[in-house]
Amino acid sequence: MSNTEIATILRNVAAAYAIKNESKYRFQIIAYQKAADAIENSTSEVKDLYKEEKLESLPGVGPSIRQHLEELITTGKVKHFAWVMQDIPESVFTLLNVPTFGPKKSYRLVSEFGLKNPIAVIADLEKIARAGKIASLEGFGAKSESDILQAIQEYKQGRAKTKRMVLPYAAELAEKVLLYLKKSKAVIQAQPLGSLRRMVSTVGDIDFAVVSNSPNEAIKHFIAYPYKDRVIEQGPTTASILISGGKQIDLMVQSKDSFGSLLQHFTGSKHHNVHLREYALKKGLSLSEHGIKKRVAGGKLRMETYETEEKFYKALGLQWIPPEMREDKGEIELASKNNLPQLVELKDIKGDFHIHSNYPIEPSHDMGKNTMEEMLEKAEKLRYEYLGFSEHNPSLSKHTSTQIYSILSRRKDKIEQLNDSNKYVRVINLLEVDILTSGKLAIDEKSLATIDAAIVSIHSNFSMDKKTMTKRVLQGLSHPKAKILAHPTGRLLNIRSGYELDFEKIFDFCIKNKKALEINAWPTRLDLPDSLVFEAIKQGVKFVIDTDSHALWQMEMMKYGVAVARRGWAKKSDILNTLPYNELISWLKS
DNA sequence: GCCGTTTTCGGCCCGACTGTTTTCAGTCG
Repeated sequence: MSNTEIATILRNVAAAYAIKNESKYRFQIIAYQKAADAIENSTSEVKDLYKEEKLESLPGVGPSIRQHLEELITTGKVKHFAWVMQDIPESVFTLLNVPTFGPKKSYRLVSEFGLKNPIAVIADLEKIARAGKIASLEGFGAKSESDILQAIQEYKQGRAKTKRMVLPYAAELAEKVLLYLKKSKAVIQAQPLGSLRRMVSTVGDIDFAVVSNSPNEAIKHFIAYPYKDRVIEQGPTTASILISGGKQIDLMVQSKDSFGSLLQHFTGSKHHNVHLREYALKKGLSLSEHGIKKRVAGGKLRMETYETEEKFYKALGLQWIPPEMREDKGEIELASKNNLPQLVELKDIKGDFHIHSNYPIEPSHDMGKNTMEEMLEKAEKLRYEYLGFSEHNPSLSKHTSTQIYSILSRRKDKIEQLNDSNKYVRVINLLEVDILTSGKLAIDEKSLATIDAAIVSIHSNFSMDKKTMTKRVLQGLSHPKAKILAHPTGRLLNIRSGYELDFEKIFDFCIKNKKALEINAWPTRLDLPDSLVFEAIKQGVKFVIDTDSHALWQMEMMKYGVAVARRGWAKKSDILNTLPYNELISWLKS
């Protein structure tokens, strides 16, 4: 049973409690939702945590939910869950997947019309709505009926399951909307927030904060966005539209003097904000997007507004927290002690190791589009000190080992020539070498001797079990020339989830043997994922951030790799390609 | 049902918008 499936079960339990008696079970509902969130975001499989007796290390899992999870894993069902859900047809939980359907509405409609078939429930409800039978229900009306049809329509088009956008794509889309927003005189300032500002690897909705003295005008301009499909909602200070492709864009307007509070509120994350508000409550303060409410003499509440986020956090006795850290992982406590880490920045990066040129290496996988010279010129523009070429090793099926050696020797000469003629950027002779199914590297010792170091990676036979795959990777990484493990999970966002690895073992091995893991900035990779970077950094694993560029423009993607590192709380000292050339090369050749 | 830098008991974030109401329930973020 996957973490996602388990999280869904817990959310359904929460929904069942809400249907049974929302006020009575108010805190159970919150508890189950919290546990579901924690499981969904966990870097470890629940079944592994169970084996290691570490279920209660998940935030939000206590003695009670832990026991239920154990029962779920060992028997496949839970008596307590069955009790909570006993009078609720399964079809109710199906309906929860439809936008705008919560527990109450789903249960009401299922009961009212006897929709007991979980497979057909959505189609059945659609027929009923079309027949005009919903409008006459107490508490419903003609508008609710057409809204239900609309929601079902969008559900069928995949809005509920709409794939989240990869970060660089979302950033590009946000840029277009931003340009449009700024065309209005009513928009004094506009900024994308939410998961985009936190640089999460995938972005669902795009959120904007706007400063305006005439919110009405600003909202009117926003909902007139030419590429919108429809307006989802529109009020005096907020509005949401759906654009073609099913993406949602939310907008919130405040006056200038409250913009700091708005930025803070709308950047999230939800968990960070909830924790921050609980923290504030203990100081007698109440937070919102409008500002901070303080209790003053006479027991009255007074609202203080904040123009900047810095001032907002300061009013709570906190350091300003970088958006990438706002995930409720302990950042609030550190900020209260003035002890936040100094995160690595793009300007700290002194070079890129994972570069595929079009050098004729007859590679095992895809080749780059530009010459080594062109890529070096780009590196100079990026003010890099060094650049590592790391084409894929020559294809094994098409060459003998002697041929491979000869290709790599020629390449070595070429790189030496480049180093002689190039004034600004040092060239490092790397190679991306496949770790074969056996754990052996794809090229032999003689060929390996032609390069400074190898970036090793998995490009075949992904479906090995966790133990075997871990053994394979560790064997490949244990070769003295192998210094970096590239795109360690092999995931491709929205395409495949990657292979299974025992990262405890990998981290441990890297620390003991001075190996580095890669943060690969390729838009659909962003691999190692930030949550695992966070664990690795805590333990002292070193990283390199690479773009894996196959063309010049891709060398600009470094900022997304840096974002992953920052989300993992990496400091400059955790990232090896922030080192000056001499220190770097001595590590590579060590 | 979870949790602790004023608590192992007594708390638990805050507000916007919509539709159906005539003061609020449901959903969302």
